[in-house]
Amino acid sequence: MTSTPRPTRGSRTRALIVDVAERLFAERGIAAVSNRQIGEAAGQGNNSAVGYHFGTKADLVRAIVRRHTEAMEHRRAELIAELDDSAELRDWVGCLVRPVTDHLASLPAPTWFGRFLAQADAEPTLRQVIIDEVAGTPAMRRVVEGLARLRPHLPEQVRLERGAMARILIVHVTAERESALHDGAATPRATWDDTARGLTAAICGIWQVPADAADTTDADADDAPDADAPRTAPTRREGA
Amino acid sequence: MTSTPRPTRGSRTRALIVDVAERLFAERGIAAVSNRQIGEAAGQGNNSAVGYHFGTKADLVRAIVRRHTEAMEHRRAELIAELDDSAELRDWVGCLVRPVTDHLASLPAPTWFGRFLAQADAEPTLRQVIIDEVAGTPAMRRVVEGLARLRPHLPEQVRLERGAMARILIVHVTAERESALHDGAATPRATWDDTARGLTAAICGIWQVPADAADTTDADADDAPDADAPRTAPTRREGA
DNA sequence: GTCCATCTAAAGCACTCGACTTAGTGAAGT
DNA sequence: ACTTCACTAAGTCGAGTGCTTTAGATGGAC
Repeated sequence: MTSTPRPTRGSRTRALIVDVAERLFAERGIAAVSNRQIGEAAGQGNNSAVGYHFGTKADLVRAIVRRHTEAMEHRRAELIAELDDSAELRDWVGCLVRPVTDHLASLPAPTWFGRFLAQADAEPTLRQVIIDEVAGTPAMRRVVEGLARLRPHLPEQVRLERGAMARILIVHVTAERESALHDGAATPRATWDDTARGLTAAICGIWQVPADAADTTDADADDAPDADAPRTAPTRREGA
Repeated sequence: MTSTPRPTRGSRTRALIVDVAERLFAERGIAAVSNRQIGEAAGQGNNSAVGYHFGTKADLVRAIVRRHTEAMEHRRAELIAELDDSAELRDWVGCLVRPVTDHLASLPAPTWFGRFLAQADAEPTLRQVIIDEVAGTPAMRRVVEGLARLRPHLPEQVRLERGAMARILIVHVTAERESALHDGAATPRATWDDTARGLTAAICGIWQVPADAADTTDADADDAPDADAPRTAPTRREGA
């Protein structure tokens, strides 16, 4: 437990900035929010408070993620510990899904972390930051191994593909639900718990597909067989 | 066929702007690219060429999408026409997946449309534009009806949820593959055709999950049972 | 109680932004 | 040949940006 030694003035400001930045990033997108706006929204008269406490914007993003990873990693380790030898696919997939949904449910409403993750996923460089921070943890590696052990006959490529699909689904389904919650719009699921059930079921469905049904032809062929097809649709005038 | 009547000077410029904008949006994100940058990259000395030809940025996004929708819609109608009464789940799901992957395969490499779609998906307002343009077409509605007919026992909520999951997977899996292609990185699939196979198999897996396995408890309960849990992780200093 | 590193406030700088104005170009229509 | 009008070039404007500097405030260590 890295217990906070003493909440100095600076650490409180940093926490405030992280809070505000997470919200603004989730709402407007990461690239669209300036450090100035974050500083102002955090009540910092200072122009460059963000630049002072965090170096680059990527560092700020990392700080935002880190505030959440510990709780999720802890929950993931818990779920893994509950598994016994009879653990089946559903249980292991739950170790992917539940840490996220449970964490979102545990945060004070309204939450922003779901949409923030989706936004960070849009920027390729930041996506790597997220993957490193969230998916590179020890518990996460154990889950990946567990899934591989349950599906030993799947080619490595297919396992990677399905892992990526699971990640995409978890990130964007939770983000869309969080967004709908915030807008007061209809959601397919009533609670985060139900959302976890739906996500787990879907990801199980993906992993249950037999290998040959999704088999690659393993062709060395490169892409784009007819690469010079003209772009037919005429560009219509749009403006006033 | 809306045959181009005469490629005037303006229409050529517009097409060029649309080209350049699609690329820049895909690379850097939509909010991060200014109209100025697009105009300059398109060789327009004019500051506000983009503003002149297209009104707002949303209009430009719509124009970019429209250049692709016709081909995809046509392909989707083709695929539907090939279906007979014996059509099963895999065939209908193919009508979701193939129009996108086939279209990407038909474009001259490198393509940008996949990443562009993913970027547009990040901005909530633009996502609605995309959904309206791509998912609101006649052929698309027929596919949704076809899927519903094959899974009549699924609650409407679950059908909506799985439709959203299919959309998310198609958009982001193709975007990540396109991105990897562009970076020369490894891809789980060798060709767009293989990608379509993998996507179709996964989405079929999702739709094959029985309803009760993903059933909602249908609770009226609102969210966040313990909404005031503290955010435990201490914010560590990041900067230099 | 004093000291001093840490943190915040405030202002300046060169730059880019969208929106707008004005002038100029060139091809189609007559 | 001339007019017309859609289009392009070029520049201006205030607002906003990241980055840097300087001065002042805060609060824990001694």
